[in-house]
Amino acid sequence: MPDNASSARRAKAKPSMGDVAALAGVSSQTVSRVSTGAEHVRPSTRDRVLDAMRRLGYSPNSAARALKYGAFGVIGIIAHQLSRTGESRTVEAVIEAAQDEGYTTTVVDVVTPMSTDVSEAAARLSHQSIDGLVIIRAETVTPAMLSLPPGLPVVVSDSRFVGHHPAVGADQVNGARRAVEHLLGLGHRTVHHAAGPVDSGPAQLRIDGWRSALEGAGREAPPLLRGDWTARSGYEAGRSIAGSPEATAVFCANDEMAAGLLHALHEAGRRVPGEVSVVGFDDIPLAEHLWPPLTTVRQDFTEIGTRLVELLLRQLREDKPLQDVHEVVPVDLVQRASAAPPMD
Amino acid sequence: MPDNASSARRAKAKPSMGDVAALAGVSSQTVSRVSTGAEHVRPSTRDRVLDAMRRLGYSPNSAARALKYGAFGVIGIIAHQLSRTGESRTVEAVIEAAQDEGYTTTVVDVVTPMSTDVSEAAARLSHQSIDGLVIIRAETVTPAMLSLPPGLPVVVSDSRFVGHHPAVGADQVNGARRAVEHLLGLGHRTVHHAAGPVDSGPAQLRIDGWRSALEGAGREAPPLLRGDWTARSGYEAGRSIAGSPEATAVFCANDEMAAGLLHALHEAGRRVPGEVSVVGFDDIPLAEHLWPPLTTVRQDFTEIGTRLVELLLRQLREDKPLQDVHEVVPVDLVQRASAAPPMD
DNA sequence: CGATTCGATGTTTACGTAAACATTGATTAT
DNA sequence: ATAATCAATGTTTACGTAAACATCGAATCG
Repeated sequence: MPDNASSARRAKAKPSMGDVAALAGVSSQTVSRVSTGAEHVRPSTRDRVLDAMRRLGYSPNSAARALKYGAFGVIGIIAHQLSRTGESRTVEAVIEAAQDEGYTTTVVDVVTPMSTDVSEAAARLSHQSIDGLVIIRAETVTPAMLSLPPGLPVVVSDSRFVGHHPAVGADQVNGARRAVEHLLGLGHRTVHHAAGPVDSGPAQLRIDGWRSALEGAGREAPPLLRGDWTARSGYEAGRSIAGSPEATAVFCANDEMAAGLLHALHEAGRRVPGEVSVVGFDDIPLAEHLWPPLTTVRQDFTEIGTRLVELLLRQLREDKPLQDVHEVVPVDLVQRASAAPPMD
Repeated sequence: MPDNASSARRAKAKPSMGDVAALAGVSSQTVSRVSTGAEHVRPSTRDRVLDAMRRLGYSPNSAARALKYGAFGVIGIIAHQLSRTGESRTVEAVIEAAQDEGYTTTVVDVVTPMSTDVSEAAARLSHQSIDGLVIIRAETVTPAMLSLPPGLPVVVSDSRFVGHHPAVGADQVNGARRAVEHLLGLGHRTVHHAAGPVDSGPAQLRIDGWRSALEGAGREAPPLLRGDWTARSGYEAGRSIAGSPEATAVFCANDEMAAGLLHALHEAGRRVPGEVSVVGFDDIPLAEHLWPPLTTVRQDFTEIGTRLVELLLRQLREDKPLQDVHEVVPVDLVQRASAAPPMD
C-alpha cells in the first residue's frame, strides 16, 4: 500500500460523472449511457455530454467500474527475470495478446526465485485484484508455496505447476532431441550438453531430450555441464569443453549460454564449427548475428503468449477450472553456421 | 472493455468483508481494521478474523479500496517494444522500483510506434485508471499526439517529451563522445557511425555526441550509416564498412547493431579489432560474450528506472507538476577487446 | 381520437471498503 | 466512590458507476 494513499486528498479532484452531468444539464445516468455507448440517447444530448466531458477532462473511474462489474479487465503476470530474452519475449506476447482481448496487464517481477519473493508477489497480486493470472517460468516454486486466491483462473508456462494448472509450453523435449539428432546426423560421435539450472523445469526437459536422443542412437551421454542460463555460465562450460579435445559437439540449453560458450572456444583458439559444433535453444534475435551464426532451436514465443491468454480467457468466460490441459507448441530447428560435420 | 464483463455473474462470488465478519461474529468494520492493520483490535478478535479470512479465502477487493482512497497504487508504463534489450531492462527496473514503493505496474506495449497506437495506449491507460505514467522511449510520438488526462503525473525516459515532462535519461551525448574519443585516442584517423533511426531522440543525441567529438578533434565526420537499432541493420552497415578499406573504426548506436556489424565484418574476412575497431552502446549482457568481446558504453538502466519512479512519486506526493526537471544519468565506457589501435 | 408503444431521460440502489462518528464497558485518577 | 478516560467494537455514510426500475412525452395504431 503506497504511503501516499492518504495524499489522495489532492485538490484537483478528478471530475466525476456528476460534474459532467451538472455541466451538461443532464442526469449522471445519461452521462453513464454516453460513456458506455448505451442506446437511447438523443444525438444532441450525446454531443452536449461529450462536450462537457472534454471540457472537464473527464475520464471514467475504473475503480468504480471494476467495483460495479465485479471484474477488473486486468490479467496478472508473474515473471522471474523480465529482462532475460526468453521471459521478455513471452511477457511481451502475453501483454499483446491480452491487449487484443481488451485486457490490461499487471506485471510482477520476481527478482530472486526464492519462495518468499514469489509468495509475496502472489500476495501482491491477489490484493491488487486481477481477473486471472499468468505464471511464466516460476521455476523454483511449487504450487504449495503459493497461496493463490481460490477460484482465480491461472495458466502457466513451462513450470512445475504443470499438472496443477493449465499449461502452455514449447516442445522442449523434442527441440532438444532434434538438436542432438542434427549433430549426430552430421557425424559427431556424441554430443555434450551445457545445461540450465537444476531447479528449472524446462532445463530438465532439455536434458531429458538430449539424453533420450543419445540413448536412441546408442551413444553414451558425456557428463553434464551444469549452467544457469547466463552467458557467463556458458562461458565456463566452454572453457571446460575447450580443454577436452574429444568434445566435438555441444548442445546448449539456451542461446545466451551458447554465446558464452562460443566466446570461450574462440578465446581458446578452437575453431567453430571446424573443431567444435554448437547448437543453441530459443533463437533470440542475436543468434543469427553471433559468430558463427548460431544453429538453434526456435521457440515461438508469440504463439505461446497467445495461447496462454486464450486458455486463461476460456477459464474466465466459461468459469470452469479446465483441468489437465497442457498444450505443447512445436519447435523448429533453424540451421545456420555453428554446426557442421566434425573434421577428422 | 472485456466482452466477458457481464460474465462477472459467476457463481463463486468472492467473499467480502461482510462474509468474513459474519463468520467471525464481528462487524465488517472490525474486519477492515484487521485487514488494514489498524489499532484497537483485541488479539483474540484479530485471530478469529484472520482465521475466518483464511477459511473463506478472503482477499480485499482492490477496486473498492481504490474507489475509497481515490488512488490506485498503480503506475502505468508505456513502452515501445518490450522485448528489446534496452526497453526490457528499463521496464524491469521501473517495475522493481515501483514494487519497492508499494506500487503495482501496468504495462502497455506499443507494437508500432505509430501515433494512433500510442494514443490508443494512452487512452487505454487513462481509462484504466492509474496514479502516474512512465513513458519509455516513445520515440516517434510528440506530446501533442497524446491526450493525456490533465493532472496525471508523467515522467519520461529519453524521448521527445523532454521539456514537456520531467525526464530521466542516460548521458547519451557524453557516452557517444567518449566512445569516439576512445577510438580517436587509440590512433584512428576518424570514426564511422552506424546510427539509430531518424525518429529517435536518443539516436539523434548519440549522433550529436559522435559529431561533436569528431569536430572537437578537428576530424571530418564520414557519412552516416543509418540503421534502426536492429542487429540486421547493423549487419547491413557492416557490409558497407567491409567494402570501405579506409574505415578503421566504427561507433555503433547500440550493441545489437554492433553485433550485426561484427557479423558482417567476420563474414567479409575483416579482422576485428585488427582491421576495424568497433564500439557499441548499452552494454547488454551479451556484449561481453560477443566475439571479440565488445567495448561499449554502459547505461545504468537500474538507476534510470529508480529515478523515474522517484520523480513520479515526488509529483504524486507533492502534487505539483515538477516542471523542467531533466536528470542525466552518467554513463561508463567499458573497454573490452573490440577496439584497438589501427594497424598500419 | 383515445389507447398503446417506445424512445429519452431521471431516480434509486448496490457494488466492497474504510473514515468518521457513536456506543459500550472497563480501568484509572481524584 | 464517581467521574474521566480510553480501548474495543458497532453503525452510518460516501467513494463513482451502471443496472434496474420509474416517468414522461411523442409517435403509432386501430
